[in-house]
Amino acid sequence: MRIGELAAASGTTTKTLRFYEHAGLLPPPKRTSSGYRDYTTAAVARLDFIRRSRTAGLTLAQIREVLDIRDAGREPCQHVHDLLQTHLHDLDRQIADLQELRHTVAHLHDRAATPDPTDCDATTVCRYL
Amino acid sequence: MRIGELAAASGTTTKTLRFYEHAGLLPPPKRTSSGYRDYTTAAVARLDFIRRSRTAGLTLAQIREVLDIRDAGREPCQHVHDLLQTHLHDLDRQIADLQELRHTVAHLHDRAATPDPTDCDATTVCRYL
DNA sequence: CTTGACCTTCCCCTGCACTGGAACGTCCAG
DNA sequence: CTGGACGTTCCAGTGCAGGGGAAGGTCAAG
Repeated sequence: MRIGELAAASGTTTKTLRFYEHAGLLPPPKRTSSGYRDYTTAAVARLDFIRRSRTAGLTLAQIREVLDIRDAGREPCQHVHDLLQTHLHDLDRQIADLQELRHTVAHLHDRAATPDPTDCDATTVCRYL
Repeated sequence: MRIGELAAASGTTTKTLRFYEHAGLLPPPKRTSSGYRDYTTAAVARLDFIRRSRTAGLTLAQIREVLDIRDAGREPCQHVHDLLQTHLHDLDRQIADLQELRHTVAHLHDRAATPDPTDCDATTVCRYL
């Protein structure tokens, strides 16, 4: 299977596939006599895993950790569990930060609901921020 | 006032000040005979506005818009109000997206609570993702 | 035999907001 | 007069996940 076929089968691009190979997420495939990459169907499953992981918001570095464990012949399940737990905490913190920011911005927005430009002096630029 | 003093007075760095000047956020100040930047106290107020705007999560491009309006001699208050409204909607969308992602990840995490590695085959890498 | 689709490697570019460092000039205290 | 703290310009890199495009090789169809 050539790189274009794999890209179509996995819903990505040839650029991304070469990038993943360079980033250590995809093992370098065999080459045809003319130098073309020649993938097995295992690559489709691997790319599906990568896609699922990306959907879950994992970074390529985190995904590579999991793949490295699997490629070393071990079961990555426990590591995946830990990773998801950390990720969950990260998400909670991000959400809390954004909600706090939203609160601040909503307050500023209310204050600026009936702006009185004469109240804003040029040195302060705008008092509603 | 030299660049180091302004940096100290505004709680930032000389690197950032030169970067802001280059980015069009700070007007190029006068220079001393030896070529040193020589700021007035107005720069402190302007940097305070930039700091407040950054705290509200605005990008430098958005802040520059506001500054450009003020520098053109107009009152930026209405534009600030519109900007805050757009920003509020962006934040709502970001929060909603993150909450949806959190749901997905929480579900995956629960599924992986009692991982059974024998259930994971190598081609799938890990079924808990 | 040639056209066009596909493949190869290579390096640079994107957005965001800076940060690091090199190579050099200036200023003040001791 | 020398050392150190400050200033100057300019170039490059950071993290993230690729994308753009050049210059060339390969392959099947017409």
